[in-house]
Amino acid sequence: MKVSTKARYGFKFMIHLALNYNIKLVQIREVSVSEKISSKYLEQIAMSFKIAGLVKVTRGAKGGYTLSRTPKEITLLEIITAAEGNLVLTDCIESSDFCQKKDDCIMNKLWVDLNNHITDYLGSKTLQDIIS
Amino acid sequence: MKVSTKARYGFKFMIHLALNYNIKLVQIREVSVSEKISSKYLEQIAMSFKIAGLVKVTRGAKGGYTLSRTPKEITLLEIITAAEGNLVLTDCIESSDFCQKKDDCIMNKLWVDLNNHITDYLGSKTLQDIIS
DNA sequence: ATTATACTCTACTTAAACAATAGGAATTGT
DNA sequence: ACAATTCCTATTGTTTAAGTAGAGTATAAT
Repeated sequence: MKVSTKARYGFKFMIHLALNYNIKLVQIREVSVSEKISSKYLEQIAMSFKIAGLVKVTRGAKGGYTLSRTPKEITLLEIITAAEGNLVLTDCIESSDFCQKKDDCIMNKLWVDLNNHITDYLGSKTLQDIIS
Repeated sequence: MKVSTKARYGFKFMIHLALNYNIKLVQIREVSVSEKISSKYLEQIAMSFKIAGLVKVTRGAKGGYTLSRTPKEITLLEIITAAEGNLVLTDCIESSDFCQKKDDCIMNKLWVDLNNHITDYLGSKTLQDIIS
């Protein structure tokens, strides 16, 4: 049970975007240097945010990224999900045939509850909460 | 962010012990067969519960395991911690020199809060809750 | 005592996931 | 044209999880 570097780096990237929201476009290089993260790696992470629709991109010289919504409208759950896929503590949470006993598996409810706990928590916090 | 098989198998093992608490000793083989888990692997997991003081062991023929306390007195946090070590979502939670900026790292508080959220939840549930 | 049973200890192997690197293509401002 | 910047995708390296293996130790039953 660890948070991946993709999610951690991704948060740092999104925080930069939030701090510069409505001010300027943010470039990969800039975040890469200030956070000491490989720019090539960060590119991939930024890409997943783009795919998730969390950022808007301007290509070419003087291009860069900006949030596609206000910091208040972007939850931490959306960020972590974009970075590392759906939050699924155990496969039995979403795959119905993972555990033969699923319907009467005594543990299933616990995992589902815990998973909901975590997603509710992350879903209730926004980028705005983090930067202020 | 996944729960390891050690923890998942470990829970199943502990549930068997809870269901047989004050009834009989439970053997690795028995759980291994009924849950379709490698007995050698389960041995290792059972060992970590022993080290954590969660189970009592009787060696030799007719030996086996039983809980060292009542199911109500064993939290799920203790079980998962015994199985996969301390729950630490990010290294910056416990290692003070992991992030140079730790004191003013904007994310640290979030990880600590989320970690506490999860440990509080698991700490508030007991084996008894699961089996009843 | 001997034997069968069950836990103990430790080393090794395999497989999967994570993390990072690499390089060229496409786009845009000057 | 050229430099800056994102886009795409393939590959490599590293770490951890997962599982296997086997010899050793303790105990109950006979």
